[in-house]
Amino acid sequence: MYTYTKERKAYRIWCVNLNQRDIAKLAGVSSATVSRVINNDPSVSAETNKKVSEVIKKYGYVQNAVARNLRLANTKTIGYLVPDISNPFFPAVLGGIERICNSRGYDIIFENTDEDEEIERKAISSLLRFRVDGLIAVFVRCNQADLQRIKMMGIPVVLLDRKIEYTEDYDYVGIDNIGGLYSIVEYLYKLGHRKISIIYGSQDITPGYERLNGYKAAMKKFGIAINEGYLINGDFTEEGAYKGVVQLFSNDELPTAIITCNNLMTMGAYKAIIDMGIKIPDQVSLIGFDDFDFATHLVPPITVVSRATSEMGKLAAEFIIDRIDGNTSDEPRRVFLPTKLIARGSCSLGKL
Amino acid sequence: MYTYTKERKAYRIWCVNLNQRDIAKLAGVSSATVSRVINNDPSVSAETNKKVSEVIKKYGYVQNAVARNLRLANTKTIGYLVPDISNPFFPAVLGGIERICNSRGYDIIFENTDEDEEIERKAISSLLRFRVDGLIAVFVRCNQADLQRIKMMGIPVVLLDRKIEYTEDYDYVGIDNIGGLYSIVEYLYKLGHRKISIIYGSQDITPGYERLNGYKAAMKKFGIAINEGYLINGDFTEEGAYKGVVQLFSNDELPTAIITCNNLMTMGAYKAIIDMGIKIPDQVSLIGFDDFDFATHLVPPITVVSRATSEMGKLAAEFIIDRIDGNTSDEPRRVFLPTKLIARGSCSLGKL
DNA sequence: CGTTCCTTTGTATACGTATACATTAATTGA
DNA sequence: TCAATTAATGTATACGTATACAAAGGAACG
Repeated sequence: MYTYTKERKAYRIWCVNLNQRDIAKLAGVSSATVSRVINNDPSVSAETNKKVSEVIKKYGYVQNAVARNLRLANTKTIGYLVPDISNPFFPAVLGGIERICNSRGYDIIFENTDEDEEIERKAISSLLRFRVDGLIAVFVRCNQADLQRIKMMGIPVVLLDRKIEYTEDYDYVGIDNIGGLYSIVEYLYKLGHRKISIIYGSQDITPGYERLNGYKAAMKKFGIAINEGYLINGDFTEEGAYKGVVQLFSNDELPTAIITCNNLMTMGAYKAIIDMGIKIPDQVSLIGFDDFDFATHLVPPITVVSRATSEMGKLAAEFIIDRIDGNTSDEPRRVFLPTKLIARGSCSLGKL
Repeated sequence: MYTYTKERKAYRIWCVNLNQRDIAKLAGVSSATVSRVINNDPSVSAETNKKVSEVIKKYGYVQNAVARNLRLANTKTIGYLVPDISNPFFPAVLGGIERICNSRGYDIIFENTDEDEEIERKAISSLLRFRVDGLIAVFVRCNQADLQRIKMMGIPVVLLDRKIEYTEDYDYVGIDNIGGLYSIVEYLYKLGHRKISIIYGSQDITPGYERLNGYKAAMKKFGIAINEGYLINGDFTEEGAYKGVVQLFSNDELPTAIITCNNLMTMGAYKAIIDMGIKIPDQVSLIGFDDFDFATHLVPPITVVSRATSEMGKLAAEFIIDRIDGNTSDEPRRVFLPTKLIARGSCSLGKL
């Protein structure tokens, strides 16, 4: 594999790629001058600049970012680590991240962990080896060892959506889950609902935990006793919610309203309700956390609490780039974006 | 910015990161030995291996992939270039790509072009500078200059979904659009429909072009004259399809069936039909290209032609990695996955 | 005309890695 | 017993870049 050539020594040839030395030779200048031209160094004379630029263009020279990154000790990349690409929330956030990164000259290295701790560790290792300049992460369960290592390497982290231990030490972009659930319960309460069920998600992650707790707190605030039978674990999945709703309706005491804690579960609950032949909103009201594309097209359109996903991505990207540039005080920046209740047609007056 | 220290010279310090030389010193061996341990070179003795491994672990050494990539002239990355991350098709494909890449040790650099040629050119440049080992691309309009440059650099390309000029020179993963439309028209024909309208997408890209042409070819095959008034440009968007359907129904001669050419347009058409108070499938039949989550739970459930999105990603990733490894003949591999008609409830017998 | 300063370009080098080649110690074989 | 072979490790170097420092030439100024 190690082959010497007369002019250039190569392990595996980068095909026909020219480097700055080649361009220098072709243009009759030194490689330093070529580098200066490429980096718009003002000390280069107009004449030289033109000469070199023409050679670069003529021969289609493409800068080698690998070497550049090694020399500069940065990579102009940020890592985006998500637990589940099939959840539309994450591509939506990616859209926002991408927009900011693109305008600031950063590229994105994408990692999906499939909610698996082992894969997550590998993904983090990979990102560290790559020397990403920053990391936007939705951790499954990032252990302290990994976190410590990231910190030691001086790589800034912005936590997204899910909180983890010591979240307060890091920049964070999330939403006001408690407030979101409060607005849902308030909305249902004012419509007259008292028998309010919630299909909640995994309690291991903060969105799951906070939303259920937000529900409980709001119920308490409005003086409604919590019926344990109305609390159903839907595991943040469509199937989980489907089964949960079927189970819910096998009980004697039926709820008049159902809250679902993410868009996948809203779909699952909707399907279950329709499949059981129950009418929304006449027989039961449905309200979901997270808006989704088809919510407006279902019959009836589904009332939801929405959050600004793309905005979350933009903020996270801005936070991380500010941190990379050192444009921030040491104090972690923590943002909790407000949610917004969008009333459509899936909630009706509850019987008092 | 250029600061010399006694032991190490650094431009900008990689924080506290140790390198192989540091580990070598700590373990009392040479840096070559450290490198050998890291790369599992069998020539290292068990004793040395253990000694070095312990130091690596103790000090949390993280390999620098930037330097490694420079030395090895590869990066173990592939670029994924898409025109519109907000279209659920692309994250769905990404899921498949990610799975294969993950198992084969490749990371993904993601680029979104927003259907903009200028952004696309920049994204391609960025990927080339990064020396991605391969590229999976859905080009907006990749010009020959860029394509030529990619080829010159020896970077293999797998085209996805959209074809471009000289597609036949590249590996390609797509679907059988012509066959998909044929099966739709055949299905409607056998139900007795003759007045068949199509809401088609952008003719600048092959999925738009081929689907419309597939419709025309199938219509001809079944001996149905094409009514120009039934051909509506819906621009592959929900709004476009909505307006298109409204326009369609402002004509005198109404169709008995409508074909939509992607899932967004299916939703738009559905909504328009519902909003106009027209009954599906009694007054008009609706059949869409591309399945989508809620197709089964609309009223009525929508009949569609589906394609295996995740499978497309897996195939593309396998193709590109095979190409990188040189495990393929020079002959381009071109796959057209079949589509599958899923009959639900949105098409009824047409009046003959 | 000599000194100083500025502009422009060149020379040399380090970033961290992997490995060819050199070297040493250990083992084998006749 | 000593040369030949093998095993294990060390030394030196190139990958392509950016830039500190050196150098050279010219302009400005007294």
